[in-house]
Amino acid sequence: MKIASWNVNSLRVRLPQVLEWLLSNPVEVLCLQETKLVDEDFPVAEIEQAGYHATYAGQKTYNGVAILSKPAPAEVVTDLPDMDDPQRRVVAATMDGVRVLNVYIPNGQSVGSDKYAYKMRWLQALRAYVQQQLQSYPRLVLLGDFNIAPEDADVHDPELWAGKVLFSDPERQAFHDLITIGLHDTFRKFPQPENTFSWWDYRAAAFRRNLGLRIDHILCSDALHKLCTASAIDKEPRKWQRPSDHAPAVAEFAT
DNA sequence: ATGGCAATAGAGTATTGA
Repeated sequence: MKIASWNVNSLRVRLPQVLEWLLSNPVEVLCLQETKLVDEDFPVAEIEQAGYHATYAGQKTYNGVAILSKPAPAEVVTDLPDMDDPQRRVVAATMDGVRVLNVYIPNGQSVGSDKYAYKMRWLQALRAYVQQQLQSYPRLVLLGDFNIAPEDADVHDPELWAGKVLFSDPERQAFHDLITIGLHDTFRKFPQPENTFSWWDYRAAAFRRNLGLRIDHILCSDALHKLCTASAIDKEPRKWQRPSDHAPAVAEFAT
């Protein structure tokens, strides 16, 4: 089973690119973030035409997540149990015995801001939820836009980013706390090219200069980690006309 | 030191992202 994650920064704008990408990357499951669409506007027909079920939780202007899957989704959840949150940042479903938790973790804006406090609260609620879900689903994937670069190797200039949002110690600790409950970063199971990132600022020709961060992740449980045969980031769509600022991450499991 | 780009809402410019 191939599972991918892609922050598309508006599905309205990026739908043609999603369909194009799926043609050459026919993954079983594609998780999207920042769809920025209310549910009534979700392009169900186009997605079904491409051979995928669509499971989504959207809102106006901001956030919004979706799971596109060839297998039918079951046991759909769109909220963290401990978080009374109007922002649509979670969609979970089970496909072929694999529990998939697709998350768009808050950005945090700047260290010390209200949005940063919200991000840290959100991460705590997520950890509790994942811990609970692991009891029921030994085959679990937690993936999405984490808005956290966990290690120095995930940042083009760790000194420049030290202490800044996306790379501050509390955020990195929260990422590590997710790992310690029994998850693995699939990307690090395999040798990777140096300076591999998943996000590049639109400004200052950041992509051309490869000034990026790796903030989009595919984590999985012990049972799936043993079955993980590949994990990579596909930079190709970032080179296309009018791209998302994020590139897709893809992992393969021998399920 | 700051803004730089893009998307959205909505009608000039503010907000958010990361």
